[in-house]
Amino acid sequence: MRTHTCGELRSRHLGQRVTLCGWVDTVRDHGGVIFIDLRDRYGVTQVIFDPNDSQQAWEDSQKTRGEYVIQVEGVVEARPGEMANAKLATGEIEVRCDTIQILNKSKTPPFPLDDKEAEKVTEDLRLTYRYLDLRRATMQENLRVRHQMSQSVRQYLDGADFTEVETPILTKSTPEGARDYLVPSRVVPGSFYALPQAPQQYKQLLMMAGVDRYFQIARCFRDEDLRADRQPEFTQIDIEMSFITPEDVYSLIDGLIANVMEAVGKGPVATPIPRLTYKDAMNRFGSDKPDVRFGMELVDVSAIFTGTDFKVFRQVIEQGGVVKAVNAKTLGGVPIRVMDDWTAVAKEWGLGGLAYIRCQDDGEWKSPIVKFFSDEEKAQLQNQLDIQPGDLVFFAADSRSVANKALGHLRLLAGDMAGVIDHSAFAFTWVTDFPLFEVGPDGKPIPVHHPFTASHPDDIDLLETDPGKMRAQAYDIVMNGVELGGGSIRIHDPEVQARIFQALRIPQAEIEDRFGHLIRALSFGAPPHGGIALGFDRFVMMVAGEDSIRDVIAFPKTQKAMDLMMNAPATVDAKQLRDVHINVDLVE
RNA sequence: GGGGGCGUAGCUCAAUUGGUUAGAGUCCCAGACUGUCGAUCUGGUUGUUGCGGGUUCGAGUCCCGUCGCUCCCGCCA
Repeated sequence: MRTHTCGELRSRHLGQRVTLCGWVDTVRDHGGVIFIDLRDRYGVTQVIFDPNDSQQAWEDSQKTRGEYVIQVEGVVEARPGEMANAKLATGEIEVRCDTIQILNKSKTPPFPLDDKEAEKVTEDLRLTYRYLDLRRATMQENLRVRHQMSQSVRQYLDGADFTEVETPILTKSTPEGARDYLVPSRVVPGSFYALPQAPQQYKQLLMMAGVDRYFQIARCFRDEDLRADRQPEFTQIDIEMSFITPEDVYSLIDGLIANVMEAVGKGPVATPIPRLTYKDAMNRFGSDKPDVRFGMELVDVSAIFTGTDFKVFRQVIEQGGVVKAVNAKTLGGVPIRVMDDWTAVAKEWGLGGLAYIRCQDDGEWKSPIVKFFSDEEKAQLQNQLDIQPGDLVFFAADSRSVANKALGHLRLLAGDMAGVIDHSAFAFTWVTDFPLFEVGPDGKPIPVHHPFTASHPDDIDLLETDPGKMRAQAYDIVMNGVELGGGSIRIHDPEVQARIFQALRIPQAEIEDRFGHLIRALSFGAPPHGGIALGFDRFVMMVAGEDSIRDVIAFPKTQKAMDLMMNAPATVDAKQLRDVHINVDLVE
């Protein structure tokens, strides 16, 4: 139907007779000559109708409206001198048309499809008419970026000798972890499949099957509440390898990321990607997903204040807590109102309050607390935090974990306000040596990652004595302060796996029921193995510069997990329910 | 489950302490115009103020409930 797309004509096509198809983007009717911007996913080309060329085509062109689908035929011409449009890739030419066919009319769209206007439109309207929203250039571009990234992942992993294997979507519920999406069985009344939260057990079983290097761009399902970076169905780059150490994972993923970023024109990425231990990440950045695009690191100033006259600090230290501080460079002039907001944030994260010093341009410290500091303490603070005129220093005095967490959040606010975050930068970091367990209030260990994670080889005998101290062979990859993915070396010894389940206080019968197949598989010569999964939607989101993964998913769900376009979920026929042996009884 | 924000014309928004007939831009419709590219000019149409109830002489505005969208906490092994 067409000889060219709307994005490809240039001066080298001058004089050629061409046929274009596309959507009417805008019409500019001058009474005589009519200009139409014709759009397809490749670009926009100006086509022109003149009554002197064809009375009929000119008249028909007047009938077009926005989003009409047309086919036009004409000759590529140079635009006269100053009429060239530098904003368009095709701006040096136009197509003088003598033929037009209206292939389809369009109702007036419910919202403007112009990129700048559409971004202000309420999102539910965009989602209801998603097929219109996707016509926009930025959405088209996002779909392209996503495609390029998945292609690049496949090409890279294929080159590294990986086999792509599909795993079941209808599988078994695993009560740990997130809530499952359930699918009733027709042939086994009263039984349910679960949609996979991740292909975790399948990929380990593939290692036991001798696949050696597996990957999948896998859809995963978790029935939990949504966020800007969380959907109930999402996509992971899922990877598993045999006979490896964490180093093998790091170097593989370093290469994968560098390759993908290069493929979308966001490279180069310096490799190896730097590493932080979990402990350092928490102590220096107050987060297990540190944003390393800027400094403002947390500094432990407890030593300065041991035995201080300032009661608040002294008591915390005496009780085994810490005093930590952040120098938010250049923010000394922030209004009190901001500090009130930040104090509220600090309280949300568990601090009693937020102490701070605003160092004025003349060097004077304005602060409700410095009057309690000795000259010696002030001098040491100045020295350790490098306090200069115009700086803002804020403090957290609490247990190490609360202080870290709270300052970690405040650090991000400060970095944002100071404008020191380079939003065009992509900063990756590995976080390594995660703890294996958190210890619950009842002393019960809870896996930080999942119960198949191998401990550090030196730590296994702490399992029965001090599980909270055990280090895992687990790692996360972090991008601009967002957790991009994580993984671990898995347990391949069935006896160790059984010991872990026991430590988790899972009853024997339950272990057999839920994990019997896995322990059995381990007992038939399971190779040492491990892997990682990367959140593909988040990765694309950040590369595309979007704030929500909904903008890089073709048909996303709302916060209530609804598809506004298809109107899903929905009720079904009574017969369908009978087939799957479901009796709906809505409770209050 | 909890906290915040939003909901007025197709779209984006305005509407004073609760006060007359709810406005603007844009879109849309009609007309004019032969070089525009956010075309321009003239004229015109468009309202269950999300929905339901209440207070009041009078509610877009206040109160209660409810629905939807969104951000966050919880949750997400």
